[in-house]
Order: sequence, then structure tokens, then C-alpha cells
Amino acid sequence: MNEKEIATIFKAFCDENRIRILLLLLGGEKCACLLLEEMNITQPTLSHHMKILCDSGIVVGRKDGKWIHYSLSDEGIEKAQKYLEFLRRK
Amino acid sequence: MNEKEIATIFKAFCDENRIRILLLLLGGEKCACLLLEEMNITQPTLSHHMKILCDSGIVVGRKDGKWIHYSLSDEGIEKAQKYLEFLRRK
DNA sequence: ACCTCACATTGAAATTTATCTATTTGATAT
DNA sequence: ATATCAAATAGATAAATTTCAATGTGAGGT
Repeated sequence: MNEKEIATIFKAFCDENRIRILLLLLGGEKCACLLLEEMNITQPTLSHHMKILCDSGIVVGRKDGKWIHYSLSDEGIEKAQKYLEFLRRK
Repeated sequence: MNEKEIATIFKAFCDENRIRILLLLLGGEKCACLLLEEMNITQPTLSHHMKILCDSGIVVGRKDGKWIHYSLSDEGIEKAQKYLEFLRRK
């Protein structure tokens, strides 16, 4: 894991709108259209944030016909946690 | 903890140069002048990144005469970890 | 085939962040 | 006092990110 990869993972958490999306996903899997209703942004902006969230590995998308259902990825979050744990080594 | 505060914490981890600084601090407390030698950036740029790192709570600075000695903050890292743990609740 | 719906992509504008040079501040030493 | 060194601040520019309007794509439905 190099500096760039680490940064990519944590980009999920360094934007207010993305944090809001993560909090919404805490309630369980949600499709993009539902997230869009809850957020005060346009559809392309949401799409942009969802890409960053998926690239980070913190969120995964499940395609279902026209819809994409997004949810938090335990694996992705674990990976981020492991890096923080690594920083605590003395 | 609102969205903005969370974002502020994780800003520490979403820039390549800041990740490099964190890795350097993993070796123990270091003064700014030493970090400067290791990084390929100017002194004001380092100063800018150190401010973001300190604002995030992930790094703390200890003033000692003309010098400032920086080190990783276990408390700050723990706070970030707790947030990630929170995201894993089902 | 055509229409509609959900989402992605393009391209451009606005905002934020990163970076530099120049200068200032604050501490120590002479 | 003044000179020096470490770090912060100011101000400007460059680069990256966020955002939106417009358009494209792909999956169903009629």
C-alpha cells in the first residue's frame, strides 16, 4: 500500500457530502435515486461522489436492472481501520 | 460530531504528502526542520500541511524554543478509529 | 422500433486546495 | 541591539475538486 492508495481510500471521508451519504447508507442498502432525494445535489454530482466512494472501497454498488443499490463495505472499512491501527504502532 | 468535523479529521489521510509525513512520524517525534529535509517541498508548504494535520488531531506539536516537535497522537487516531467502527454497526 | 427511466459521461464554471516567493514573527545567541 | 535561525503568514498562481447543464448509454416497458 503506497501513499496514493491510502489517500484514495480516505478520500471517502474528507468531503461533507460523502460523509452524509455514508450516514444514509448506515441505515442499509439504498439505491442512487433514493440517495438523490435525501441530498441537496444534482444527479451528476451524486454520481461523481458515488464513484469516489466506490473507488475508495468503502462503498459497493450492486446493479439490478436500471437501478444501482449501494451499501457500506465492511471489507473496505476494515482496510481503512487496519491502516489506522498501523499508525498506532510504537 | 457533524459532517464537517468528521471531514476535518480525515483530511489528514487524503493527501499523499501528508501520508508521507505520518509515515515519517511513525518513527517517533520529529521537528519540522527534519521533516522538511525528508520531503521535497518548501518550508511554507510543510507548514500548511502541519496545520491541517494538527487541526485533524492526528498530529500534535510540542514547542521547544525555536523548534516544534511533531508526533502522532494516539488519541486523535483513536477518534478516527471510533468513527470507522461506528460505520460498521449494522 | 420507440419511449421512459436510472445512471454515467462530457465539458465548463466555480470553489477549494496545494504550492511557491517574499516577508514577518518569535526565540535564542552574540 | 542585532544577527540568526525556525516556523508562520501573506499574497499570488497553479492544480485539483466540486458542481451543474447538457447529453449519452443501457435496461425495461409499450
